[in-house]
This record gives sequence, C-alpha cells and structure tokens, in this order.
Amino acid sequence: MPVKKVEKFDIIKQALALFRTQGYHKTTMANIGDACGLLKGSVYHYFSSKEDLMREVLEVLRDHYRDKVFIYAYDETKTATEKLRLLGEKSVEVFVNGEGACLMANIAMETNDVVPEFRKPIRDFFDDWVNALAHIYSERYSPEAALIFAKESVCAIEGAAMMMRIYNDKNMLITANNMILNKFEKAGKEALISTK
Amino acid sequence: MPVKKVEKFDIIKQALALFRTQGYHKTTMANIGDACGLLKGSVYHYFSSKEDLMREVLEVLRDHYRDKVFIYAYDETKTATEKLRLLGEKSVEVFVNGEGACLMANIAMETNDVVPEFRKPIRDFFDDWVNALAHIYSERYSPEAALIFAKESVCAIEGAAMMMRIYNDKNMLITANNMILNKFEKAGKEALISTK
DNA sequence: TTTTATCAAACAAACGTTTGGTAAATTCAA
DNA sequence: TTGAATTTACCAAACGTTTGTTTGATAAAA
Repeated sequence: MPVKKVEKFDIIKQALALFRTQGYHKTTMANIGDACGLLKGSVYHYFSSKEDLMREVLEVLRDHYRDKVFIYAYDETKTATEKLRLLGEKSVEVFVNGEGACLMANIAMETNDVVPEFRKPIRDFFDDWVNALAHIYSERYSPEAALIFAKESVCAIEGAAMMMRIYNDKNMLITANNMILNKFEKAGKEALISTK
Repeated sequence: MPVKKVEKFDIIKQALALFRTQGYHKTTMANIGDACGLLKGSVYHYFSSKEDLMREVLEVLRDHYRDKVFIYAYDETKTATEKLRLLGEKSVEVFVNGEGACLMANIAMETNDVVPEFRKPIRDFFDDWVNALAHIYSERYSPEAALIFAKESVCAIEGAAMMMRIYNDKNMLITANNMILNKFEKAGKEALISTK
C-alpha cells in the first residue's frame, strides 16, 4: 500500500453529508471528490459506481444506528423510561455532524420509485428503529399495541424532522420526543391503575 | 390560436405526477413531454424553464389545497369534529390521482438546500395547512396550544405519508388521522369537564 | 518489481435549452 | 367572402454543458 492519503471511510462520511443536504441526484462525483481533496475519477478507486457508494453509505448509517443508538433499547440495566429518553436524545443528534435532516427518509422519498436497490437497506434501518422502540414499549403494552405505538413514534419523529427543515425550527424534534415520552408515561400510569 | 392540442394545465398535471414519484432532478423535460405527447423542446412554449414549470406546479397544488381542502376548516356551518374529519379525508386522497406521496414534502427535502426558490411556495402551503387546523383546534384550545397541536398534526400526517411509502402500507395515514381525531375528541371532553 | 493511490484527460450519454422551420388556425383588409 | 398576413402549437435538430465512468500515465510505497 502506497501514498494512502484518503481513508475510504472519509469518502463515505463526506458523501453522507452531501447526500443528506443535496440529495442523491444533485450530488455529483465531483462534489464528493472535492470534499475529500480528490478528483472525481479517483473516487472510483474505492467504489465501483455512485450507486455502490450510496449503498455503502446506507449500510454504514444503518450499522451506526443499530450498534450505537438502537442498542440501548435492549440494555436491561436501564428502565424503560431511561431507554426511551436515551434513544430520543441520540435520535436528535444526527450522525457524525448535526446537519438537521434524516438521510434515510430523504433518500427514500427521492429514490423510492427510481432506484429500487436502495429500498431494502432503508427499510432495514426503519425496521431496526421500530423494533427497538417496540421492545421498550412491550414492557407496558401488548406486543401488537407496542408495535403500533412504535411505528407511530417513528412517524412522529420523521414528520418533525421534515417540518424542522422546512421551518428551520429545531424545537420540533424535541417537542415530538417529549410527546412520545409523555404518552408512554401516561400509559404506564394507566397500566398500574388497571392492575390494581 | 391554432392547433392547440395540449392544455397548459395538462402539462402541469403530468409534471406534478412525475415530480411526485420521481423527484425533481430525476424527472426530465423529455419525461414530461412524453407524458403529454410532446417533444421536450415543445414544453418550452408554455414554460420558460424546468424551474418555472415546477414553480407553477407548486402554485397550482397550493391553490388547490387552499380552495378545495383547507377551506372546509372555515365553514362554520359544520362542527369542529366534522371539519377535522373532512380535512383528514381530503388529505388522505392525493391531488388529482392517488399516487401515495406528498409532493410538497418530497420536493422540500430534495431541494431545500439546492433550489432556494422552491422554499417559499412550499412553506406557504404548510402555513395554510397549519393555520386551517389551528383554526379548528382554537374552538377547544388556546390559540397557542391550538397552533402547537396543529403543527404536531401536520408532522404526524407527513411522517405517516413517508412511512406509508417506505412500507407500502396505506393504513398508516388513516391511523395517523384517527389518532388526531381521538386526541381532539378527548381534549373536547376535558374542556367540557373543566368548565363544569 | 510489483502494487497502489492519484491525476489528467477523454469518453459517450444525457441533460436543459435554443433555433429555425412548418403547417394549421386566426385575423383582417379588400 | 375571400385571400394574404399573422399568430400559434409543435417538430426536428442542434447546442453547449454536465454527468458518471474509463483509460493510461505517474510516482511513491511495498
């Protein structure tokens, strides 16, 4: 191995940031190269195509959330409320840098009907997320109700992330998270009452 | 006026459908021309540029929702619950044809950082929507609380529309709407109780 | 000597846009 | 009422740019 100035992971990180803010089709290989101090042609030394690069970006992002965020849902030394709060905080801060947008959702909407290859990795990410929340909720809900509430929570957070971008209002995500926490707390009380 | 085979509004409708499913940057003038039985160059007889066409699409969509959907929020012959239900039903069916995606939200996410000209028309649309809901909610909430609840509702619906597309599950939007209705109904009861 | 990271240059394809022409419909003068 | 002039909707082709990708060379590390 010679010169090795640029790490492959750096390219993925830069591409992630660009795809997140500019979208998939508007981001060019030249943009990505620029961000890494490379010419666009040199990026092909690490990735066989733009699609291939995006696939790796999606994979890295999924792994990151699974190993560094969603994993807390299964840490049984914590209470359900603690886990929920932790997941919420981690979801608020975006991957690596705080760009204020969800790459998974944005790329899903941009490419769903146009680059089918991206559908599965994106759906896998949301499955991880929903399952993590459902696992927390199942402490006080039936499995079915927990799953519905989990999907509802992801909807609320993603909707808030979208509106946050349109209105440039960072509070919306926090509000959405608090709403979810409150609902879960109230459900907890109801569960306690009904068992008495 | 001669030949006049294609109506300008037809082009807008076809472009709307394409932009909604394929996104702004992936949709080409040739695509739009094809959908209307025109060559791409002929589209420039009606619109000065692709951006101009998109602006008209956004304008038409905003006007449509304002005049045909959000207007029901201000129809004082109906009860608040009726208005809410009506708005929900109308929001569920998408503009012209049921493609199952929100153009406003999708284009917002794709172009927010890249085509600033689209930001205002999109924000105007969401303002209309939030204000319409807030007007309904203000019957049982304080103006401030009504506004927060309205934003929260739009978040929930948009989040559901997004997840609906990823999971191909048409029920999510209906679930989101029912949740909003239930919350409003419950708030109604609480308001009644507190005034007794 | 081989491997490798990168560059510089070129590639074909696709893009948004422009141009010039054509034929039909309209306008209007006679 | 007619017929020339104008306007209009559209096509065919080209334009210049940008795109993702490929190729061959270079120089440093292995």
